[in-house]
Amino acid sequence: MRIGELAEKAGTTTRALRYYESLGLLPARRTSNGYRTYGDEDLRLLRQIQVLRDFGFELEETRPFVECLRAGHPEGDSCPDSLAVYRRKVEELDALIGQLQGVRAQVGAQLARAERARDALVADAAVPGGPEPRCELGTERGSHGRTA
Amino acid sequence: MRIGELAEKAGTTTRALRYYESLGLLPARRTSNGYRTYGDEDLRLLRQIQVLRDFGFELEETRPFVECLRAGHPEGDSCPDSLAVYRRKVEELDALIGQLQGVRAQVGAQLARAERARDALVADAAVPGGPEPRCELGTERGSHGRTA
DNA sequence: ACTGGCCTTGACGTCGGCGTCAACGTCTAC
DNA sequence: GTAGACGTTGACGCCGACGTCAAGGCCAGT
Repeated sequence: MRIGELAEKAGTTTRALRYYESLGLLPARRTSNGYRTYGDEDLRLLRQIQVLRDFGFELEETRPFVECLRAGHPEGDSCPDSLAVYRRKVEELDALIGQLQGVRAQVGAQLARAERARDALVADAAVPGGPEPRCELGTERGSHGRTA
Repeated sequence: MRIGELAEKAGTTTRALRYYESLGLLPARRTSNGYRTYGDEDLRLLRQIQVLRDFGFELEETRPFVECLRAGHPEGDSCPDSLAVYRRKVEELDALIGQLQGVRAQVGAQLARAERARDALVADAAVPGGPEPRCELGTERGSHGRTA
């Protein structure tokens, strides 16, 4: 299988595959004319990379998994290094989620506050004498009732 | 106030301030010798930028807030454009948090599965005859007890 | 006069993960 | 033999928010 075919099977581009090879992540054998050649095994490695990248792993973080597979283990996460990456990632995710939830709460609060302030101003504008005038200190005569 | 002083007061760098100016986000007046000059008002604008950036806003997203302040409004979020950014950001955050929680669950599940698989293998290794050997089919004589 | 500390503009470097040429080689089909 | 579809390496571009020089101007203190 050549690079174009592998890329198509995996739903990626030849550029990505060449990039992975430049990182030593997915090395390829070569035919006599210099073309890269891949086997089904390489497709497995590539899929492992893609799954983790879809999770948001950096390419370097997928390396232990790929090397684990290349070492002949049944799964990419059958090795201690892979498990360590999993654990680190879970911690990172928990920290990040917590942080984002904090930000979310703060932004939500700011939004609510700003909207209340705006509504107060709008209400003021609707009642030209100010918001809910309590008592009339002006001239005795004139409108004694509130506006509607 | 010159650029170094403003940077120090706000806990940032002159480089960042010049960058903001290049974006038109925080323009500065100039003295006769070409030095940038800032007032307390600029410090307010800068603090507004920093608060939002700490929230993870991109610089461009802080622009409505800064322009709102420069327009004389009491708060950076006293303008409709700012509120729109808030709302968009809340949506983004909710979506992102949800996505990360999904990833977190999947990675956590993979980790748990991989650890179970590993423990099973370790258990197998500890019991050379296989995991919990049901019946001895080997030679009749010899060690009849388990290892320790 | 000279040192040292501030300021100026300009321009390149960083990080990750590729996209997008350019210029060229290889193989198949007609 | 020639077009067209593949392949190759090399190199620059992109995104955002600056960091980090480099080369020089301005100003205060001694």
